[in-house]
Amino acid sequence: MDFALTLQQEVVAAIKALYQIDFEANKVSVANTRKEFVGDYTVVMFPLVAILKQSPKQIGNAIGGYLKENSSFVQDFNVIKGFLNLELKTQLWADFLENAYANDQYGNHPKTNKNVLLEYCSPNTNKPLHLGHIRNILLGWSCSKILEAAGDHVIRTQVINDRGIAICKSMLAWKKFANGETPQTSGIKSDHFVGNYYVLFETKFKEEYEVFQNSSEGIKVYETNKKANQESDAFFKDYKNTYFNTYSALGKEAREMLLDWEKGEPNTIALWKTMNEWVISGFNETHKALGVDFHENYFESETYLLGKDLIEKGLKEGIFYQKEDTSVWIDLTEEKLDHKLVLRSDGTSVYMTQDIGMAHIRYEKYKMDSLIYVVADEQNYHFQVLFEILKKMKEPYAAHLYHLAYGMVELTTGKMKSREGTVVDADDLIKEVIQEAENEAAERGDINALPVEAKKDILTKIGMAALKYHIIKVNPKKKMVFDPKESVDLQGQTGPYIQYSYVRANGLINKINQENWQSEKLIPSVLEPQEKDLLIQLYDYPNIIKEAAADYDPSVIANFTYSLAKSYHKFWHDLPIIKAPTPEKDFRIKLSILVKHVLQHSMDLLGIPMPNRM
RNA sequence: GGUCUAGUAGCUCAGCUGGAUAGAGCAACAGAUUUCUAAUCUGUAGGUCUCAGGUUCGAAUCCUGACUGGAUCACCA
Repeated sequence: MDFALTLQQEVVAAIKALYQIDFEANKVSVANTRKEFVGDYTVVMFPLVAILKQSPKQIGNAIGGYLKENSSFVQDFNVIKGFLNLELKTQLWADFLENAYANDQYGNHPKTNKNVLLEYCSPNTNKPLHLGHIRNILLGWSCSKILEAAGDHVIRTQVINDRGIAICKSMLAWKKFANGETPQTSGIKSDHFVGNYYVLFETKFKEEYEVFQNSSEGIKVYETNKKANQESDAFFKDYKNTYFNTYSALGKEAREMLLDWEKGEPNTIALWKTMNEWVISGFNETHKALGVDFHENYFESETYLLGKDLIEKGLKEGIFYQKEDTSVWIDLTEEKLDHKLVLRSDGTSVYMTQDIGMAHIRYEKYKMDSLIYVVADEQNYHFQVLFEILKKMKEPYAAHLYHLAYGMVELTTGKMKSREGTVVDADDLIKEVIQEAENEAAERGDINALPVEAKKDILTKIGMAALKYHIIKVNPKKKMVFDPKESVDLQGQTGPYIQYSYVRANGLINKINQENWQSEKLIPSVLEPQEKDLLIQLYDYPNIIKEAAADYDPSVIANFTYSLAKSYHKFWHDLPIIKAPTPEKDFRIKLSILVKHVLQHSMDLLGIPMPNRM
């Protein structure tokens, strides 16, 4: 039973009885009543005015009066302007609470038998994870949890981009300059260790490039290739890639290393394996700190040749076409996209080819009904093209592809640019928020007496809640501005604020358990607005999950949870619970039990664990 | 230039499948604790919802156009 839907039908029945008119149910707008008015649900009268030729107030009073008399749902009503506010019978809310508070599955939907494969966090193995990855990881994880709560079966996967020129740069710098140093000997977290050599490569390359710019050869290149009136600095900025691929000695060595890797040269492969293991074990530590995992990792080194056979097949079927130079393309101009290359003229594959192949092998293994990619919105075009191609190839899951495109993370000082050293490192950030939680807790002193381990557990939960909530509360589609100072805030609309409301409920429940509280099933004669506010939100929760799942949008949950926590804080402040008289006490304890469950459940969907005290 | 996307309080964000007086948090100011933990609660102040048209009983929300910002448009990944 759904209150809003039932009311919708009852309004239709009332119109029929009062005016002998059939009115379509879906044209009756039923919404939660706004807080400043009395009532639970509100029906808008305006659409009826033209049809019934009466004032909204008259219609509202007529329908409200009819429902009060005839509906088993409606206790009372009021009409303000064109709005009919309906109050449900207290018994209905009491029944809802009675069922829900004892249901430890409240919020979880029945299984759908739908298999969803979700890909998130696709790092390169040449440097550690940063803030952008954190947004990706939190979104991917949370989405998977939300879909599970909505009843789907979710397979979480990651693609690790472990080959290519970038990792060769790290490898080369290590080989030339490390003198055998390792993460173990240096005591540096292993992914940072590899990242440092990537930076070192860039530094050495920059030095080399500067020498070139001042050499006679460099000056000659500038004079011959510059655009009109182009300054030397501007020219060489643009020329950097070309320099890397032509004159640069380091560039040449790195490219040779890539060729060696492709040939399978044993020493290169051995070094590549070692450095990738370092990076990946570092990633795993960060994933653990963030509380996320994957069912399967795909390594680009094992998948980058995939898809060629599918292109050949599609070529025969006429999905693709071949140019004179033997390169293979697809024409997507009818889909307003363009022509897109899928195989180079030398027969090698591109990124798109690989993605086509990977989607295919995933289907062979998992038979997923739906495939979701959590990737930044800079790749929107790529995924549009990929999805069109998969549709044309008639892949079975092609109708249920989704690119969860999230906006880039910017800093208050501007964009993050690895080259300019303005990237916020994931591990540093995690350390920082936990430290901030510790500072704050030390000042308060509430948990000072706890054993070290228990304290550490709580502080980690608080710090991570601050960081995660700050990121996940923003609508994924929008780019976000990240202010480190705000991310460690523990007051206001934050993760710790929500945790604290949970801790309050938890403390209360511990206390009544010690008193051996037993449910009395008595119903208060009147529900306070603070109680109603909680009930309406709690009642809504399963729908909120459906909505978040349908939109792939964790921020829906984040906003809901904050609102619930806020209402509980107010409830706590305004009304006695344990000290209330019997029917109220009983009711408010059950309310607290359900609030506690829903807070915990919804925060779990965001990947945020709750502390028992703080 | 083509395509996509965003613009709401000083700042960070909700609200966008059209409904009541556009909401939170932060920052500022003023208050509340003999009480189930004040990481809380209450109040004050802060708005041309970028602009101009249109549709509608009703527009922050839908449509059109402009302005501003972002992304993308490689035989890169």
